[in-house]
Amino acid sequence: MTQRQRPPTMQDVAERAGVSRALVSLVMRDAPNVSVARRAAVRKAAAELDYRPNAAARSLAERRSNTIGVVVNDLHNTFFADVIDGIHEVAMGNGYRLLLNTAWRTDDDELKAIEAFLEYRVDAIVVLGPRAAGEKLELAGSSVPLVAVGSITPGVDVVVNDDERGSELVVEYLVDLGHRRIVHIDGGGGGGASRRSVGFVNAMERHGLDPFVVPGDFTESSGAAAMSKLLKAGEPPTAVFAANDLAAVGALDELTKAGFDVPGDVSVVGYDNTAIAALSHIGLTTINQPRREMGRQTMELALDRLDQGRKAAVTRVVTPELVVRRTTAAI
Amino acid sequence: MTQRQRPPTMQDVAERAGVSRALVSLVMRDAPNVSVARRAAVRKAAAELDYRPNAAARSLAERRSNTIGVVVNDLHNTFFADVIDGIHEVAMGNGYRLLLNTAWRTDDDELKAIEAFLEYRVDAIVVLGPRAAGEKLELAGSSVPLVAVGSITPGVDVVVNDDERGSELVVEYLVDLGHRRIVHIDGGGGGGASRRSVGFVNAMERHGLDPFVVPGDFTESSGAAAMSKLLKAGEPPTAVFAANDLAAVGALDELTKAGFDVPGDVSVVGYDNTAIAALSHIGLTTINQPRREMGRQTMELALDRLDQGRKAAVTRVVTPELVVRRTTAAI
DNA sequence: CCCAGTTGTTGGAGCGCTCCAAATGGTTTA
DNA sequence: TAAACCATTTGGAGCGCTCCAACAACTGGG
Repeated sequence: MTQRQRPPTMQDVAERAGVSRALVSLVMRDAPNVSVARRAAVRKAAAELDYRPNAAARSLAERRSNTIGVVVNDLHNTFFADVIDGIHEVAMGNGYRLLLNTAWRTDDDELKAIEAFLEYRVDAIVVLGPRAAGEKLELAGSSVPLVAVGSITPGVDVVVNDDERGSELVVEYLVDLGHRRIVHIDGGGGGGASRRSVGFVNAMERHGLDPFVVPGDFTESSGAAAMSKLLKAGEPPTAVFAANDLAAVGALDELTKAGFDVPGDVSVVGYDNTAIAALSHIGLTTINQPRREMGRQTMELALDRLDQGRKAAVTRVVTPELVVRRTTAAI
Repeated sequence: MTQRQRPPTMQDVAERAGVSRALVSLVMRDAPNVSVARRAAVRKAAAELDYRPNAAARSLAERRSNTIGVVVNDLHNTFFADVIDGIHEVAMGNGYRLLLNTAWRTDDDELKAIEAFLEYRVDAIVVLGPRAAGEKLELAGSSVPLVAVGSITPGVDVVVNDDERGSELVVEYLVDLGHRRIVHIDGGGGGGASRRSVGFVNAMERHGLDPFVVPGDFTESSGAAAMSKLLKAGEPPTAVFAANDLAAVGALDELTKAGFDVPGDVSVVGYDNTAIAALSHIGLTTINQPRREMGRQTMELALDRLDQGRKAAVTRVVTPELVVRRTTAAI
């Protein structure tokens, strides 16, 4: 078993460059007031030794890590990839680096991931699609800025899209196309599901239409099941609005199988504008959330607490927009 | 601007519990030979103070971080989510925690992410879908165990599926179905693309068939473009094997638009068994890579270097399998 | 009843870095 | 020519933890 050699330290660089440890520290941090000659000598020595500052020692001494911890609840959900791009953009611009941690769709994992970040003493924590109860997050948020994205979580900073407005956009669009019998397949207890449902009901009633909602749970199979039940129940709706794209695809599939033409006979709309919706083979009309922008705002909220010392929890609501593709048509 | 209060340290816990700092350390690490009474007293004090060990201080003192750094090249690609599950499973079982970092599909980001992990002094690094040149990775791998997943990278440990075998499975299956005119839409320079192509050519020749390959690049649009060109060129193939699922869906779409029935007129096969392939609306026949297993093996390679001190680079090849869905049929 | 052997507990050194007060040395000013 | 000033440089004291040698308090055997 070979002994892995100890990585070089600041001391090693200092000796090789013939200066003090403190001077090396100054150079590594690009501090001013270091003579050009010394700076060059230190850089040279560092390069020759392949020196790399020890992040642990640095955080310990600085008493801050300059990193933001991001808890990604579901790596399979690409929704968050764009959000992370936005977070990354702003974080980098402010001298922070990102560290991610996954949770496997359970409260417990999520809290464990947060716990790990607290041990690392990250400067702020972002939870994408939180599952854990608000109080738990709020507790964690008491020792470090914490922002939740995608689900409204009391007691902490939140960034979400306006689900009610999204549903409203869908209803208005469908009504404009002449649809009257519109059904909503809801998302059960999933994030934002209830607000999408409420938005649907309100918008329908505002138009004097009957808001028919059938249960679902954000999965393809639930969308298919709901559609199948709907078709069996007699006179089918002329438009179906599913709580997310996956359920919409399930419904779409069921309609096709039953011999209906989409959008000729029935229009179908989803929510989230995932990659699936964009597949030209599917071309699903859906609602887009400005994910990257959500990421930016998330980071802004964190920076706001970090730099301005804001204490009160804030909620930022971004505006969704309709993306028309090929599963919707006038009646 | 409110002053965030300093988190409690081991010293604080020690004072509150009326013991020494060292004893608290022993309790936190679940060391044996600590009396039941003291252990309880320390745990109580720690809980009351909401004490959390400082990971930076710990890594510094232990001279190891007990964490594995995972570089995820493309968060949008869910392929790696399952791999990470496998890595996580083995890592947890061996007392390591995971930390992720994203790279945005460029060499530079990837190397920066690796660099960051080196500064954190992670115990091992895993690169999912490496882009950077082998020498660079090899260099990084000289100071810490490094495993590459998905692309063959000289000089470092690698876990990949047997792409040639995967292509062979496809050809054999299609030939068994009676197909003779089979076209491969390749993946350009993407990971594994060339081996898939080679496997296709070899298998076709073994069957005495003419291996026709058209260029592509792993995207939906390239699949559509290739298919469109193929259709214009006259007598269409009876089967199309695309280098990945996305390209296969592009081809599928183009065929449908052109009025061909899939699988009645033409069979289509993809590669990777992504979530898209599994959508019942698509039901793409494809090749599955045992992703979770790949994750496990990845971690095993890392542990092998960590615990056994292995130095020579090793490549682990896992076996792909055919997943038959509804885009293929006998001719 | 003493010494060896256990089991439990402790202070101190040290991990690699930053920060600070103080030292250095060259220049300018009175 | 001495004093005052400036830009640089430096040693030392931590940051919060682990590890180790040493110590304390018991136990049991001869």
